[in-house]
Amino acid sequence: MAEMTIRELADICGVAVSTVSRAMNDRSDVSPETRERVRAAARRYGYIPNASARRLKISTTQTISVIVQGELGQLVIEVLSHLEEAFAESGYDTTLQHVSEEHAHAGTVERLVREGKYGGVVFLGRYGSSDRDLSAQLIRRLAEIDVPMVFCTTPDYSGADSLHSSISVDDQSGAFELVSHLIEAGHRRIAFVGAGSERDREHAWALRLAGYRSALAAASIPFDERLVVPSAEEHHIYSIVNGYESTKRWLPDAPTDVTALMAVCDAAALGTARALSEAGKRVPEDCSLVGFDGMDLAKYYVPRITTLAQPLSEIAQSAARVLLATMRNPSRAIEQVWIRGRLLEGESVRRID
Amino acid sequence: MAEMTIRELADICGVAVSTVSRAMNDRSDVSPETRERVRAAARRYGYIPNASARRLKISTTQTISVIVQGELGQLVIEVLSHLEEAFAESGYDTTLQHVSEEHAHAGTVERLVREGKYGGVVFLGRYGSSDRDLSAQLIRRLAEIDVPMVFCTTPDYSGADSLHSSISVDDQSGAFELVSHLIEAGHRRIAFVGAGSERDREHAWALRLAGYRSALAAASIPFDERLVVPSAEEHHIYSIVNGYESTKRWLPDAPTDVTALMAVCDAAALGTARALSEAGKRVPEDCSLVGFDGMDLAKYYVPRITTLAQPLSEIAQSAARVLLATMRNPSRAIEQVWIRGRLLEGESVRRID
DNA sequence: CTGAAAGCGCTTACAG
DNA sequence: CTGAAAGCGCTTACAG
Repeated sequence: MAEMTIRELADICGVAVSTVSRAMNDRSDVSPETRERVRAAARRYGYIPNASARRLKISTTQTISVIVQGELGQLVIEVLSHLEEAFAESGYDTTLQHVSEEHAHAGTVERLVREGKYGGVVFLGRYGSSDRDLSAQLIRRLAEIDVPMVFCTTPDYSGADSLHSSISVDDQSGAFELVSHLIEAGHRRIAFVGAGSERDREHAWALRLAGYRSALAAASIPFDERLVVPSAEEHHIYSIVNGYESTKRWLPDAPTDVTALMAVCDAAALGTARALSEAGKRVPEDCSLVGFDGMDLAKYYVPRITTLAQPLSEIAQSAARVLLATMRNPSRAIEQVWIRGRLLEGESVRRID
Repeated sequence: MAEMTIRELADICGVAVSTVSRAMNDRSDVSPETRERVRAAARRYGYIPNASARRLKISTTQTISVIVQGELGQLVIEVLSHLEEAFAESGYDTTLQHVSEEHAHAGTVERLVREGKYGGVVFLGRYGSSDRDLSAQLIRRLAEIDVPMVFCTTPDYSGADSLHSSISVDDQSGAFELVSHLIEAGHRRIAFVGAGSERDREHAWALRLAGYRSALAAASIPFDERLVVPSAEEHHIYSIVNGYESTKRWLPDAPTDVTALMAVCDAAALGTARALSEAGKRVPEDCSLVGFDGMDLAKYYVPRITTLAQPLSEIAQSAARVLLATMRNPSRAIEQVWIRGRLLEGESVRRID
C-alpha cells in the first residue's frame, strides 16, 4: 500500500490541495459538504497526512513532549499517564522521549527539545549527568530555547537558578514527617539507609536525608554519622537491590542500639527488610522500618510498610496546569511548587516506650 | 536563540547549502577541510538540522520505533532498555511510542508506523483492543504497511496468522515447569490465581494457565475448575492488587485441601502472599506459592518467591536480531521465536511428602 | 570536490 | 467558500 499524498487525494476529490488541507484540519473556511466529502475519501483511501511535512510548515504542534532521563521507574510511569490524561483534556497529544543515562548531556536534550516544534516540554525524573557542572550548563542552555517547559522532578535543576518552573513532592518535609512519626513512637536511634555520594547534594536522597536530620534536630536528638548508611549501589539508589546490599553491608558493624530504619524509598525498604530478616531481625518486633513513595509494594508487603505517599496525580496535574498556562502566556512568571505527600501508616513501626 | 537553518550556516561558511548538507551527513564527497570547517561552525553556532525537513526528503531514517501499548510495566521497560542498547550497536536510534489502552485501535497504530519513516518497528507488550476482531484487523492492516516489524510480545497476534515475526517468553512451558516443580515437591491440589476473561484466550495468563493444566495432566492430576481463581481486577491482571483481591475473594470458599498456589505473575504473587497472611496462612508452612517473571520483587521478598525468570535480555537481543535481518532483507521469512525462561528456586515452596 | 536547482508533502496568506 | 502559488528546511541527482 503506497503512501497517499494530499495531491492524490485532491485529484480524487476534484478539489485543490489547499481545500483538502483545510478539510483535514477542520478549519472553518470550508463548506460542510466539501469537508465531509474529503474526509470520507481520506478514510476510504487511508490517507494519512505526512507529519514531517506538516511540522515543517507549522510553527508549533499540538504535541507536548515528556522527556525522561535515566531509569524509567514505576513512579515516573504513573506520573506520565496522569500527564497524558491532563494534556489530552486540553487537546494535546503527548509524546514520550527517553534519554539514557549516558546520552543525558546538553546536546542530546537540546536537540530533542528543538527538533519537535512541541507546544511544550515536561522534564520528568532526573536530568543531566550527575556531574553538577554539566547539569548547570544544560539548564542554562535549555533556558535559552524558546519553548515553554516545566520540570517535574526533584528541584536540583530549578531551585538554584530559578530559570524554570518546577513541580515536585516535598521530599524534605516528607522525610521530616516520617522520622517525626518514628520519634513519636519512642524511637531515638534511627538510621537512614541509602545515602548517595557527596557531589549529588540536591538529589531526592539528599533532600530526604535533610528531612531526617531536621526531624532529629527538632526533637533534640543528636545526629550520628554512623547511622547514615551509604548506598552500595550508587547508580541504582532507588532499588530493592540497593536497600538489600547497603543494609547487609552495614548491619555487622551497626550500632546495636538502633531501633528503627528509614529507607530512602519503598523499593529500598523491601531490600532492607530482607537484609534484616536474614540477620534474624523481625520487622517491627526487633526493628521498625519506614519507606518513602507510597507504592503498592509497600502497601501489600507483610508487614505493610509505613511510608509517605507521593501525590502523583496532583504533581502531574499541577505540572500540566503550569505548562499550559506558560504556553498561553510565555512571559508568565517562573513558579516553583512543592507538594506535600501524605503519611500512610502501615504495620512496620512499633511503639516503644 | 533563533533556530539556525542550513542556509544561514552556508552563508556563514561561504559555501552552498548542498555542501553543508554533505558535511553534516558525513558523506565522502566533501573535502576533509570543508567538512571540518562546516562542522566546527555548526558546533560554534549551535546549528541543529531540522529533523522534519530531513525526514521529508529521506526515504527511511536510522531510527527504530518501539511501540508500547497499555501499561508500561517493569518488564516492558527492561526489554526496552535492552533493545535500545542492541539497536545502538547497529547505529540506530530508538524511539519509544506509547499508545494508551483506549487509543489502541488500528488507526492510531497504523498512523504511528507510517508517519515516522522508521527503519523498523518493534511492538512491545500487548496490542490492539481486547476485542479480538479489532486485533485481527489491526494485524492485517499492519501487514500491509511496508515497514519491517517484529512483535516482542505474547504471540496472540502472530501465532495464528503468522503475518509477522514474533519473539516472546514461552509462557506455557514456563508454567508447566513451575507447576511440575510443585508436583515434584508433593503438591497435588494446586490453585491458579489470576485467570482473565474467556475472550482473551491468547493472553499471557491464558498461556500460563494452559501450562498449569498440562503439568497437571502430565502427572495425572485431575483438573478442578474450583482451583482456577478468576482475576478480581480484570483490567490490571498483572498487578499486586489483583493478586490480593482475587485471593482474598476466593479464600473463604476455597477447597481446604489446597496446598499450593501459582500466581499469574510475581506482582500478583505478592498480593496473594498478603491475602494469605491476613487469613492466617504462612508461606510456605501452610501454603506454597510460586510466581512468574523473575522480578527483584520476588527475589527479595521474605520468603523469596520461587518463580520463572523471563529471559529479557535474550528476548530483546533476539528481537533486535530478527528486525535488523528483516531490514536488510525485507523478503526474509517470518520467524516465530519462543524463548524458555529459567526456574528460580526461592523459599516459598515446601516439600510435602 | 562544489554549486544551482528541483522537489519531498504539507500550510497559509492572497486573490477571487 | 475555493484555488494557485510561495515556501517551510532539508537532500540529492545533475552539471561542472
